[in-house]
Amino acid sequence: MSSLKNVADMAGVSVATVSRVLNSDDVVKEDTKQKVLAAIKKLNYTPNRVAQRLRSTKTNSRIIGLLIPDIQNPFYVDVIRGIEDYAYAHNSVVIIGNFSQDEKKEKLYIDILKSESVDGFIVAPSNEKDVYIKALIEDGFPIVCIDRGMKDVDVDLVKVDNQQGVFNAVQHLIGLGHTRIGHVTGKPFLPTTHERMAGYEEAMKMYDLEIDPEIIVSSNSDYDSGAEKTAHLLELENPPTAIFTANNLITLGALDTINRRGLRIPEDIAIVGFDDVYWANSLNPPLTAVRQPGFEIGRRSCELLIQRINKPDRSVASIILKTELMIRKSCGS
Amino acid sequence: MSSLKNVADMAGVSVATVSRVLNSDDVVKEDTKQKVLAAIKKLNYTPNRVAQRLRSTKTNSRIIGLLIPDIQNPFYVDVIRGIEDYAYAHNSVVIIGNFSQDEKKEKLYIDILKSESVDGFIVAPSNEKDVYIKALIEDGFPIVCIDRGMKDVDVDLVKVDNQQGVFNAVQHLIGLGHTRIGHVTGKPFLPTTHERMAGYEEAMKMYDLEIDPEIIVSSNSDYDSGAEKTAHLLELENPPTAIFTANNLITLGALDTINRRGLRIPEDIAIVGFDDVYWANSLNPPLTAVRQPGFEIGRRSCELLIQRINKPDRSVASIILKTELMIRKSCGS
DNA sequence: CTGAAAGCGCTTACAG
DNA sequence: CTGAAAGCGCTTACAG
Repeated sequence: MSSLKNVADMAGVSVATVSRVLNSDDVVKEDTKQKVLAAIKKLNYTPNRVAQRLRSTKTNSRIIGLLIPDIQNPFYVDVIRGIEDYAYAHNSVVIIGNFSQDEKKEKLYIDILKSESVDGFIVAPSNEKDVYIKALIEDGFPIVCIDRGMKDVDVDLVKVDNQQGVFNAVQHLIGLGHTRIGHVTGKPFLPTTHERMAGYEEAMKMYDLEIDPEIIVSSNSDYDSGAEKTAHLLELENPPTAIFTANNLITLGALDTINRRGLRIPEDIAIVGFDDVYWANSLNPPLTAVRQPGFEIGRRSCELLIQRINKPDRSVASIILKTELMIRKSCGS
Repeated sequence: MSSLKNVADMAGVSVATVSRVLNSDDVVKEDTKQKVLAAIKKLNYTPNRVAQRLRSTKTNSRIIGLLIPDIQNPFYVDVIRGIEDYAYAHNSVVIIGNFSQDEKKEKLYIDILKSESVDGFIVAPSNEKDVYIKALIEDGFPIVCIDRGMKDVDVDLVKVDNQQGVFNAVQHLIGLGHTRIGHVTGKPFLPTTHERMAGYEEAMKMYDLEIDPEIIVSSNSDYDSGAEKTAHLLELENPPTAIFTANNLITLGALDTINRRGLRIPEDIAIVGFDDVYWANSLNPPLTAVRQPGFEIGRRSCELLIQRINKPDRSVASIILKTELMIRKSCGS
């Protein structure tokens, strides 16, 4: 691959000049600019991004580090698509670190990404006081959080109104006549878990329904524990007639359990889940779900990050997106 | 972040010496080595990968470019996980380019990744004679293909025995008494489409069943066209009693159509799909499917790539993995 | 308006 | 066994 030097030689100018036209420094005389452009074209030259990155931070070919808790979760896939979409349109590129909820892996990725000189990070912190992320922020790295914020630290954040989303879902269930509504929550220490819980309680209270701790069970936010906790709920002496599941993995697990037991949805048990999936209509019956705009979350977070990189001292922003209740057939009609 | 120079100063040696202990060049005297190590530890030093990459190709912190046709396809998500898993364990990192079957985007990603000096590429070529990939191979870049090979070029490849996989699935259907078996194929120009077709034909012929072109329809390999083509099949005057769908997106689309029409699976229509998903048991009924070991495909491809990077002239390898028919409930019993 | 030169953080012949 | 120096491909003050 050809270098600046090659272009300079061919155009009969210095590398400095070539660099200037590349970075559209408009001091360059039109005439020489054309010569350089011609040489670039002829040599099919593209700047070496590694050298650019080593030299300076003021490029617009950014490299973005993405720390994702679980790439198998379709919600994060949507987020990734959104980030990638925005990054791509802005001449940037993303390195993915999928840390599988493993703090050690998270730490190592942070180190690697730092030494790759990423221009900034987009992360879903593994918990509210994630020390590694906190350190990153305090070190002044450009960061935006998605899905979950941080405690005691100001940081850009893009997420969804969880409480409102769950409120709508539970209200929907209540409107359909359910009064005993189970809740399989996510991991106890996640902010989203609390917010979703709050939405559940808000709805139950508003309609004067009993909040029975027996039918509120916390899961590990994954498929297996979703299946297991649902089984638990179903085996209760006085089981719920409807279940709210706090994320898509839990929902899928719950469906597994319900199918395995030959229960009919919604006749025997109704279900609404947090997180929609693009194949919700492929389920039988089609799943009613709280849709998070994952793609949009991704795009916005990437936009915020690039802003932050360009202007490190702009004030911290929180973007709260709305959810949408996708009413299909899993709750009755 | 501290640099080689800082370490050298603190240890009272030259940067060359520090570099040597970093790259475990064993000429360094044990004594000075210890001093350097101590300084490294004290300063919490990690080498700057960007500088390393600019300087030399003989590092073992690789950066791998991944060109993926569609990150929303769960099969590729598994592949990505496998790649990431192997890369992570080998001090390497992956940059994802999700080109969404768009050749222009594919081309641009290739250029970007080249100028990021990636050490090699893992790609699922958009077709057998993908010119950009071909050019890359001819330029001598380390490359391994996944899922689909290339025509007229020797290249490392890891994929699955598609024909055998489909043969098993169709044979299963036949064993259950089906004789009129529809087939929604993938995109016409993909190698996998042909191989899967061959498996279908092989099975039909072996059992002396009619291969009726009317019930073999080609789709665009995605959800929507899977839904649409299945509708077409179902509306035929003499519709099939069972359908084989050639990938997971098509399968999901087919399920959507079947549900929408209120048809029962497998009583009204049986279905087997290529590609398994981890939530197959969440479907109602649980889906019978041909499982590709996506994670394994990812791991092996990354292993192959790193081998190739280290030894550019080792002979070309093809790894063909086995599929597994996951018999659940969507075909009858 | 343009060039010569320093430097980003490394690695690696070349001397000694 | 160790250091001084060149160089990877760029950008950017500093002169002119």
